[in-house]
Parts: sequence; C-alpha cells; structure tokens
Amino acid sequence: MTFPATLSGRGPKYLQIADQLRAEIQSGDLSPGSRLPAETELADRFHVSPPTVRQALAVLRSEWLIESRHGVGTFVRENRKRQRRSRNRYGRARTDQRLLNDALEHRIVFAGRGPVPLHIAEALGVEPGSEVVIRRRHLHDKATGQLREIGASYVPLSHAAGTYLEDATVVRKALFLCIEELSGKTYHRAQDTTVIRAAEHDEPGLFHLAGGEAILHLVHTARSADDEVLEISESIWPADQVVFIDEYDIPQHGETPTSRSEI
Amino acid sequence: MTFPATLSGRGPKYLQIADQLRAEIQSGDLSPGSRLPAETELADRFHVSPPTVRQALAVLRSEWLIESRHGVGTFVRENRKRQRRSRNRYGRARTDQRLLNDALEHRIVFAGRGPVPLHIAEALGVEPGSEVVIRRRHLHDKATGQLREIGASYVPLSHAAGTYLEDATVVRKALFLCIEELSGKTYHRAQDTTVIRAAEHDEPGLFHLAGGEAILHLVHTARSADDEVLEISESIWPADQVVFIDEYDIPQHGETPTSRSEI
DNA sequence: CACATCAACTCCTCATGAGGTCTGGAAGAA
DNA sequence: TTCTTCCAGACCTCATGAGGAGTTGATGTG
Repeated sequence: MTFPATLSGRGPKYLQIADQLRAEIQSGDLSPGSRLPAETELADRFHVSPPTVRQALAVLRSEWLIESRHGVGTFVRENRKRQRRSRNRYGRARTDQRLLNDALEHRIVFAGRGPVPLHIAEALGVEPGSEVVIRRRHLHDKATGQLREIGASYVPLSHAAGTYLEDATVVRKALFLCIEELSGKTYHRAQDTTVIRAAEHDEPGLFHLAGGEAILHLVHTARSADDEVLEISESIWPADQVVFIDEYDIPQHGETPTSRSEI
Repeated sequence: MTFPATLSGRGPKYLQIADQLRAEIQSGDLSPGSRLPAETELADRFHVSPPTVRQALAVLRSEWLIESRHGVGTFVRENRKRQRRSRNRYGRARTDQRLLNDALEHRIVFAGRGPVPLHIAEALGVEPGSEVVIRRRHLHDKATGQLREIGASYVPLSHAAGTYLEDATVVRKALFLCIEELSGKTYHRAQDTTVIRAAEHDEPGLFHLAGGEAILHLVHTARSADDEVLEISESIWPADQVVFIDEYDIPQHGETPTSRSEI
C-alpha cells in the first residue's frame, strides 16, 4: 500500500508530502534506484498543484534522498556506498606500491606549470599566482565510470621543475616518494585542513550533483624536517560519498602526542 | 553601483539573478550581515516575477551564502567563523584541565541511563536498545549564545552504573580520565568515524539552519588495551562551521605508523 | 538490419494572483 | 515612562496556466 494521499492538515502541504515520501523511502517501500511517480501524478494523488509537489521534492533533494533527471524522472538515490579513506597516506610500507586503490582509476588531467590558486598560496607561503608544478588528477570508479574524487598536487619549482612530474603520465610510485628522491629531503611533518563547503564552479556537473551540495575539501601540507614545504595537495569529494575512519593510539601518561592539539 | 538589472539572456533567469547576487556578495558589495532588498523589490529590479526571485534566492541559500528570516528579510550570512577542532582529544597534558574551550559553555542536557541508539550499538557491539549510561551535552557560544555543537557519550553500565556520571552536572575533569579512574583501565586505542549527512530531526531548529543543510557527525570509539570498549561518544556540528586541522609526524622508513591505514 | 524520425512523457522555467504568517516598530493607552 | 495594541512590510504557501527542453522508445524508412 503506497501513497495514502491523505494529508493530515498539520503544517504546510509540501512538508507533509515530503514526510510521506521520505517515510516511503526510509521504510524501503521505495527502494534505492527506483523511480518515483511523475510530478503530475503525485499532484493528482495528493490533490495539490504541481508546484507544490515540486517544492516537496526539492526538500527531499536537499536531504540527498532523491535526484531528478531532466526528461526522465525522479529517482531514489542509490545506497550511499561511501568510500572509506584513511587520513594517513604515509603507511610506510613505503615500498609497497598499492598506490592505487583497486576500485579507482587514476587519470592525470593536467601536469605542468601553472599559477598557484589563492587558497594554496596562503598555505604554501608564496605569492598568489607564482608558478609551481601542478598535477591534477581525477579518480573514477572503475565499475561505473563515475568521478569519485578530484585531486591536485602543487610542488615548488625548486624540486619539480624540468622533472618527469611535469609529464601527464601516471606515476607508478607514490608522489611523495618521487619528491623525496628528487629533492633529497624527507617528508617529516604534515598538516591536513578539512572543510565542508557547498559545491561551486563545475563541481556539480563533474560529480553529477544537483547543485548546492556539500563538498569535502582537504588540503594537505607536507614539510621536511627543516620546515620547508615539499608539497601541497588537495582532495575534493562529494561529502555524502565519504566516510573517514581514523584509528590511532592514545598517548599514555608522559608520552608526547604525535598529533599536536589545536584547541 | 549595485544591481545592474540587466540579464544577459544566457540561461535561466533565476540562475542569472543568482549569479549577479552572488557576485555582489563575494565582491563585498553586499557585506556579511547586511540585508538584501526585499523579494518584491528584486523582482522589480530584474523585471521578473516574485517566484523567479525566490528561486534565485533558493540557489544562494543552498550555497549557504544567505539566510532568510520570516517576516524580516534576507541576509548575507555572517563570515563563516568556523571553529577549529583538532582530531586529537588526548593531548596528555592529562592533568591540565583545559577541558573547556574558553569560548564555549558546556551544558549537560541529560545524564542517566537510556537505550543505545542504533548507530552506536553497532559500534559498541551490543544489542540495540540495551541500557547504557548516556551523557548528552550542548555547547553554546558564550558570546552569542548560539548552539555550536551537540555531543553525547555512551558508557557501558559495567563502569558507569551508579557513579556520578549519571548526574547531570558538568564534570571538572575530562570524561576519559573519569572513566579511567572508575574502570581501572587505561584508554589505549581509538577510532574516529566521520560522515557528512543532511540535517535531520530537530537539528535544523537547534542550530538555526534553513533545513537540509550539511551536518558533520563524528563517532569516537575508545578501547582499552584488552580491546574492551570503554566509551563511545559522538559530536555533531553544522558542517559549515567547522574546520578540522590535523597535524602529525610522518613515519620514517622502518617506523610503524601510529595510525593504521584503511584504504 | 540499421538508421532517422517522431511522439509521448518527463522535468524545468516562469508568469500571475491570492492569501497567510511572522516580525518589528509605531501609535496609543495607562 | 511603560505597556499594549495595531499595522505595514517581509517572507511563505499554494493554485493555475503556459511553454520549453531533454530522454526514451516506437515507428517508419532505407
């Protein structure tokens, strides 16, 4: 039994409709991937006008429960199969070359020199617009072909200029190992800054988002022992596709913590 | 000079209007906190109908750039002054009692026994609905009074039943120190699981969100050396108010990493 | 069989209009 | 002065109607 089509009368109609549909979805009555009735049909069922139905659907869209495809229909979003990413990329099986997650395909979409973006320049401590070596990558789901992650690495010219890092080929080794080789310095300390922001520019299109959705944006700064920035890289995911799992030892009495606390 | 009121004609009107207003905001022409012209006035200015203006404003709302107050007006959101939280709560100045962030006021809104929520029960490895000692807290900004964080801790009955942890008073010490005392065990290893999801239930109201906004939900599981779960706690923030900063040493050749990687 | 055409269906855009609710300040009363 | 009442202005809800644009699958042609 679906769509009782009776509105209790409490509160705005569009919220009542959203509530009913949400219940249908969460009860599994409307399963992930399945199509909802057309907007006009819903309007008939609930005895409201089409714009009211659209408003209800907008609510569910903003809750990431459904997505609409122009000319096709409105669908319950697939089981949020989320990636799992650790915060620690430096598990020093340094020689173990499982750089690539088996399920993801790396594509280098740009490699070469270019101006540093503003938010990176700040972290790098250089003038905005200065030239650095940039490597941009897209990570696609091998099974579905969907874009899952956008990444970019920014390396100071001093270590990367004229090297193979300016070639748009996938490097076999982890990038940080390359930079350690090229620079002769060792990665020593890192800082990860993570923010959640709304999707901007071309991100909704690239990730097939409805627009205005949450993006998880991580900026990773790696420094050598003498505090020189060796590399800054950023990773961008649709926020609803990511789960971060972080495991760590809790320092005991007298130990110095490996992570510095900041408020 | 504001509101040229000329629509270039490319693409939907509501997007063009949204673009113009967004530019005004980002250029600082419309400063944070300031009020936008009324919807009817914007409709006049852009020569469109009120619903079209509303649609444009909905776009900016979904981008977290503006917020509307019923009967008052539409405002540019305040400078996203974001909290900074470290991932590491166990900086073992264990005796240093800076438990409370000076800018935040802790309020224990509940303390006592109750059933474990589903998502906690899974992590804890007990039957959903089993009784545990629960402490729920709200953290308010001392300056503005605004709610900034919702938190809850779940402690197995074996260590907390009948203790002062069931009293709704703010504990002077960090909770984990209390539990170490009461249980005689030491915190040894922790796992943080972080997801971003849409706001649900009463969260939009509590945080004064427009609804459908992103929430950052962290579940923290702490275990003793013999792998017993000593405590699970969760923290909930409006995602746009948080920046995570994590600093850590990068393990060198041969070192065993302190954080275990999980793809 | 392969391909182009077309029609049906879908969601999207946008106008007009009417009523409602909420807020904050002005006007008036005590 | 202080409090209450009232109202204009603002955003919110919802109906109706028209047209546009994208997708899909059936149809027809070669």
